[in-house]
Amino acid sequence: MRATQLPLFTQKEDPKDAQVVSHKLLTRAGYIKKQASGFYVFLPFGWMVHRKIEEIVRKNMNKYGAVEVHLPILTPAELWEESGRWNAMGAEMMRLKDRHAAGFALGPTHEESITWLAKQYLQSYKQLPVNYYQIGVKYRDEIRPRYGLIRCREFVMKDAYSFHIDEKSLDETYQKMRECYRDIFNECSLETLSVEADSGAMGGSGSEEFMVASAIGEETLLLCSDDKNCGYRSNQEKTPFVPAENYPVEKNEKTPKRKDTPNVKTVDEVADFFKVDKKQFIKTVIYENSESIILVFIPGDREISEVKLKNILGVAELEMASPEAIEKVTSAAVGFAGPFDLPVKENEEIIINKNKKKIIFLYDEKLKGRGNLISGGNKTDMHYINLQEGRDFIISKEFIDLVTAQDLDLCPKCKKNKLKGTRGIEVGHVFKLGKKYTEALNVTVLDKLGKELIPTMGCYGIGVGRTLSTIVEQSYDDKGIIWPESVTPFKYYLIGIFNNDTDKKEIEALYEKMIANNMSVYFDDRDERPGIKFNDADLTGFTLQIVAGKNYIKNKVIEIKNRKSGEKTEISESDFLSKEKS
RNA sequence: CGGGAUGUAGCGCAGCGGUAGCGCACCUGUUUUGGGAACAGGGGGUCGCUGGUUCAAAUCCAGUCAUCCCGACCA
Repeated sequence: MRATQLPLFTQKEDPKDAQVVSHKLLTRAGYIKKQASGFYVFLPFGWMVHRKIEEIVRKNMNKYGAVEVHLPILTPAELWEESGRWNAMGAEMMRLKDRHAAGFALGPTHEESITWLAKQYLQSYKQLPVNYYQIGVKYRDEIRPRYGLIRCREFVMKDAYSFHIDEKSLDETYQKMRECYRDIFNECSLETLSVEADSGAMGGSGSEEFMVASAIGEETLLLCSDDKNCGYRSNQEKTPFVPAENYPVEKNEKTPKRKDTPNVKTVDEVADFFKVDKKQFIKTVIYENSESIILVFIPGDREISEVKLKNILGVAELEMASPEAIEKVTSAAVGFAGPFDLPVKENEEIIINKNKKKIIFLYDEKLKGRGNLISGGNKTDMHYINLQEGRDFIISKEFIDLVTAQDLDLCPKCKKNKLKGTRGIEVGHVFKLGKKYTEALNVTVLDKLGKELIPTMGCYGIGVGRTLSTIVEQSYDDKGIIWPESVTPFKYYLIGIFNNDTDKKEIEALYEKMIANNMSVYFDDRDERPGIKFNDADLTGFTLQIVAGKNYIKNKVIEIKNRKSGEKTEISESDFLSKEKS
């Protein structure tokens, strides 16, 4: 391809709305262009890279036995209603109506769709296992799109869904997909970390994310500092909390006492007021959903993990309780709740805004057996001191972990070494879905004995655009992008240096020979000064640059520059053409 | 959804009551040509949109839309 056919869209200045390197460089080098918040045009080079990544994904998926299909992007509401996700997906799902007022959603994911398909065709155990995948557009109305392609509202995802007769079969495919993903990211020259993850709103068990370590990552990962022997890695959402120092178990004789604490609300203020460690405080956080009001009690020095909380409750949606609800449940203003002397009892039903809601208490296990605790007084501007677990409040459910683990906590696997925190961008996810969707949509197959059974599912996703931009995040310099050969738009950027038509014709002949040789080459045949071409070649970042100038005209010698190493080699045209012949 | 900021030429910005500008990019010509050329000439904007104030609005006021940042769970 020639520059005069496929023009460059490079620019010198960073777009003002870009924050991260990949967004800036991909825009400056003319790969992508934002059309609206979270929506991007892929320009010719950008689409070439995108297609190459898709091909790598497709090749490997096929290699590992998956089969490609295409599902409609616009999905009917009934499917979502059957799975219960029409409501559960919330505002993230983009919805619309057709002319008959029938509801549709622009698919944010396709579990329902594929399960529907499975129901149409799967009847016998002989057809299983099967792994369907597609590479298609997804829509998610993100609260805040950002970082260019890393978090946008329309994006291409490879999503695969497997169906199995039993756990064993599911695990086999799951392990294959993990290998497949490793192959895919290796082929893209993308360094990834795989971490244990939560399976989130999708439900299910067994879940691993493929992460690219990056300061701009939106996920926090916790890794065991002994990577060699232990090697534990997980998403912070999922990491069990093992404190480096145990919380003191003690008994106090003194009885609870209410103290005046005007304007002392936050844990820090309370700890300061009573001159005690934050660990001695019971933090009370009150949540609410359509059925219940949930009072959560955890040690004052830590944060609640909403993911763990949702999993324990088995719900997808949870909100902080409204001030009205809090006042009703604690008879105090927001900020003074505690487990002792509450006006409500566990499992009691109360009416809030005409809705009946059940009261649920959840205590973190780290409060078990502890004394000399302080909590809110369930009265505005008051706190209780001298609280004792087992006497003033009782933890009946054992081993509930509600705390977010963090940097420097103990590794939950080896329980010897400390965890180390790092940020990551999720580019792939594999997980065991279970029977949630096959049950909801009533999918059954007959087993060997002619008995009906519900297949279990696995689910495997890769964000293509996100993979593309994380490659750039990992591979650039102050001049521009540096593409690995596997995804570069063209392998060679041919810089023609000429100042008359005769010389230009010579270089054109070189280009024609390369094309005849089946080489992937982009010929910068513009009538521009050399400096412009060198800079555009660096910015666009094709793997190898070929300079054909005076030395070529005179001696038929070309110069090859490796974009990554900067290394230059000179080689005669004939050697080059014969050596590089594909 | 709450707080903040910004909308002026393709891109990046200045102007902030009285003729709409600069740099880059673009077009023409001449000289140049191995790391973003010089000179000369030229094209391009209902100043986000709507309404108001004023003799006069890019500029002041109100509303609205869009974009970006921070937060939206740690009481």
